[in-house]
Amino acid sequence: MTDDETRPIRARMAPSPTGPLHIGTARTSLYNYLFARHVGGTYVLRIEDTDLARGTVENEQDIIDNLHWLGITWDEGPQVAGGEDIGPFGPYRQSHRWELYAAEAAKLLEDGSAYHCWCTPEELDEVRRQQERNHEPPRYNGRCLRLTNADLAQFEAEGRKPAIRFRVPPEKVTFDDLVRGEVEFDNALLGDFVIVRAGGVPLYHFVVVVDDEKMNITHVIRGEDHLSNTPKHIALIRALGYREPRFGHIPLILNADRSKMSKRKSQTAMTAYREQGYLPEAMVNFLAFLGWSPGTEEEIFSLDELAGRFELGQVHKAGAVFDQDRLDHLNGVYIRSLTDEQLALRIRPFLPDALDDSAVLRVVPLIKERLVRLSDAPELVAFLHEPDEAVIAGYLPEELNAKGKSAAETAIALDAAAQLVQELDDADFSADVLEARSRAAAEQLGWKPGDFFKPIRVAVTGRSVSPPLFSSMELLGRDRVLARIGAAHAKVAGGGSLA
RNA sequence: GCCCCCAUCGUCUAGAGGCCUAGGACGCCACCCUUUCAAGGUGGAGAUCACCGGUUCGAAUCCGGUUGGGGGCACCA
Repeated sequence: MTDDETRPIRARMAPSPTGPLHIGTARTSLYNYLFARHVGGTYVLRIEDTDLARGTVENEQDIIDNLHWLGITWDEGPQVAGGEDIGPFGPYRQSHRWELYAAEAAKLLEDGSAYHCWCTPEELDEVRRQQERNHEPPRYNGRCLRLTNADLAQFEAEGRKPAIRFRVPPEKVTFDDLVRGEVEFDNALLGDFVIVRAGGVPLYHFVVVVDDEKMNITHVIRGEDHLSNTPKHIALIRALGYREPRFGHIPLILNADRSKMSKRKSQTAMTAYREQGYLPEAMVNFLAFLGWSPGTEEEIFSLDELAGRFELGQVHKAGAVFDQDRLDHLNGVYIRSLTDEQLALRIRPFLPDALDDSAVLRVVPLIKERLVRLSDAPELVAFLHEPDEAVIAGYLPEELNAKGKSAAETAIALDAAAQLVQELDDADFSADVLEARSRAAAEQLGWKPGDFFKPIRVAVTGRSVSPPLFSSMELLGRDRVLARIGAAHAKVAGGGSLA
């Protein structure tokens, strides 16, 4: 009945495909993964798809893809949605294990640990409402425990199908939680709960217990929201004569208002973060520190380093707010740690085809330290591939003016800029030369360099905030720079021509 | 309502009786660097360690209570 400590360690993650991979599920999966890898145990993926109404294969695909994206791998389980299972304890999808659950439920029925319940959802609702009115705890009233043969005959005549309800032994249950220590519950306060629906579909509390036993799971690490479900599971484990695994309940990830992180108040789908250009390394690092720390002041860790350091004993008990500012910061750190070649590869999918691979590689150094997310890249490089007309149409004439400068003065500056560009042949058209000439021109004009660069920046990139100006000009090429400066001049001078 | 869990700067956290006049990071504010924005550098504000009692020569650290927050009580997972 109790866990024999000599069993080889096996941990698992058990996502439900009722939605795409949730941040919280990802973090729980990560902790399980880190735990299993740290102790050299086996890591299992089991798909909890008993909710036929809400589960989809698309979600299963999303979960598997995003787990892989994070770099999390498992030793047993489906590697691809709908694909072959790997491992000796399969199938690893609950929807493929129904005979097993039926057999286990039959055992419970046989020895009286469970019984048929003929109550309809409407009847149960009514009872619950009644209990609420009387300020009683909302739990099953045990009606079907005391059925007469006549009742039974009538239900059958009505064509009702029974659910199977587990008879919870009214006893105190204690367990030693891996993160919280000794926890005690009184199961006398629990109502008997349904383990198999009318119609034969088994429910979560039951299948999770059956599968953890049959898959030889020794360590159940899950969110704190399951803490008060654990005594139910232990009661089931005992009734079925199973071995009791160790339980560890990790703190919840919270919305800004400290409630359990939800779709309603936060972005919870991992895919969304991925699409916004968060790096999996940053996400993993960030998630790991939501409820755990190595006990030092170090904070940048790869997945492998995390696995080397991770201890369940260092996991916190209190929930942690998901702080996107911190994620953003970490993402920037990871982006900047990439080589230009690596970053070019990662950014490629975020950029339009109009930019070829070599152009991407050339802009990367200009935007690297300006990126928070990869999806920031298109805006930063837009000046490169946007048609000149679009760039020119993108700003108002007065945006060209440096602070305190009039349109007339701006026209003069633009004029000087056009001239200096014209004087350069293609071979000389480099950032260094451009900068030297521009500074000289500014001095000649008696302008501060920054003031002189402002109209050029807007003219050339269409924006007052851009990557470094002269490198941008070099990338753009002499002709396009000239065209854009000319157009800007026309705009500010109301159609007047360049000198 | 009942049961359970939790409680260090706004946020993530260090801290496992004296090293703490509580450290780091994010964010915020200044300044420096600087062609914009970033990045980087330096500095700053920010926590009577929820509160109240106890134990102790000594408590953020141990104990009790209070308050506050969260989670769970489905024929969802």
